[in-house]
Amino acid sequence: MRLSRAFLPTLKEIPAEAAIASHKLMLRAGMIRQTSAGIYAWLPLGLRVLKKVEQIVREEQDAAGAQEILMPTIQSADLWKQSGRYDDYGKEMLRITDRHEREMLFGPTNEEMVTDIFKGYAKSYRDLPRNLYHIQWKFRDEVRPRFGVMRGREFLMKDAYSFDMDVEGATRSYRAMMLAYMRTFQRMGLRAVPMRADTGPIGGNLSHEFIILAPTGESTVFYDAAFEELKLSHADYDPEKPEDLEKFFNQVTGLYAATDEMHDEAAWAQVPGERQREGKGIEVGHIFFFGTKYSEKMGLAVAGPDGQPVVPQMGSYGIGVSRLLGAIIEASHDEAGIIWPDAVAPFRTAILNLKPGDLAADALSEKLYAALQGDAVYDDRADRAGVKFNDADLAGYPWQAIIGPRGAANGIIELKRRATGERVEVSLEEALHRILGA
RNA sequence: CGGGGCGUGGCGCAGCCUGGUAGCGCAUUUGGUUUGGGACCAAAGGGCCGGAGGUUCGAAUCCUCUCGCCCCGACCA
Repeated sequence: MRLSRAFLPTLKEIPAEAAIASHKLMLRAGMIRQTSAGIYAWLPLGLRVLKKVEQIVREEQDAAGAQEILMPTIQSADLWKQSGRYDDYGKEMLRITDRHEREMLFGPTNEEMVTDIFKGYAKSYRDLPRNLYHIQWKFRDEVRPRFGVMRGREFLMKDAYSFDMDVEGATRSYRAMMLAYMRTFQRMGLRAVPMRADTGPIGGNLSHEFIILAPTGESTVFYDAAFEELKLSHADYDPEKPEDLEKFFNQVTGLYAATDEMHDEAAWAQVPGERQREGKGIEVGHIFFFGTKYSEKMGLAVAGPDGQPVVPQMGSYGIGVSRLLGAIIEASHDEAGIIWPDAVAPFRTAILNLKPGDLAADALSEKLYAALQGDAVYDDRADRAGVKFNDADLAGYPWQAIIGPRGAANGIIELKRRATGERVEVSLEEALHRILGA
């Protein structure tokens, strides 16, 4: 993308409405624009990151055997009356009346709907197990939205729902999701710690929340340093193998991790001192096993091998996709701006042509831009160098290829790594090698 | 939902107390000089002062109501 033609409005001044780093930076970098309290429009740069995060989530869900569907944002109140949650959910739920005076709502979650859909087709134990997920906008009418996309009212969420014949099967589904979650966050360059959690209004008796370690997080967490070394390659753990899942689950849940309100000093003392870590965290995911709570209420049952009806065991698994952007920035930024992990960066490289119009600088910039095949922003604006440096630092592209008349005359590109500030002077070939090889 | 605060050009703010032709910085446009870390000079454009009532000769300013947004707390992917 050429910045001379891009819709990428960066702000020099900090918008008064933002209180935390990620919110300020997303506004300043031109990623989002607030349209109402807790509701945001996504601008080109923000949308690119959102889609990258979404895609990583999708790939790991698919790899775990879940199947993607897409359910609507608007639901009928009838479904929620069946489960009893229409009254329970309270004012958090945005209720809508259509022209025929029918009660509708903007979905805050989809347990009822997915159970109802599944019920229409699953008739036999052969139709289980299944895991269905979708990535869709949700709306929860928070009393007090804040922190930008970290706690918006409208937010993009991945929610998966598993259906199993028995508790044993449901346990495997639960563990497969936990593994997928750890891989998902790992791929985004994040350090995630699963913690046993309250089940809240969704209900059930087994639940973990996933906390991203970030210095500016809301809650204090205590965890075993072993989480920092966890390697979760597909080679080590195959989600298709129950024994692998069990090994993984035991390993992860065997390690100490707790938020401050669940902190247990006695258990904490068992963790060797050199492995004790204390930090701040942001919740980005939550998984629940809740048994037959919804399958029963929604009348879902399939025929077992003996012909007798069986009510499936269910779980649900959420990831706050849009919230993750805020969490990533909270975990990875500095005074100058965002520092995107490579996997989710809107563009891998920013090409800073310090003097558009200079023949050598133009030629070298164009050559590099073409070679990077779209995964680069090309700052060809007629601005001063400082503006380009600051904008590139702010938007947080992992690499900056700085091209000025001096170096360009000799075919030299100054390559800067955003995360470390390290700069090297290299040839075009070497620059490509470093950028694409990383 | 309780408590507090703020709405004035795209952004950040002053003006309000003590009513009298709406201002500053940034951004934008034009011209010139600049050109490796958010340049300088000159000129220009851009405002139903959140909205509705009221008081007054006169309201951004005072009064009433209303809408929006932010912050602290309780709740949450």
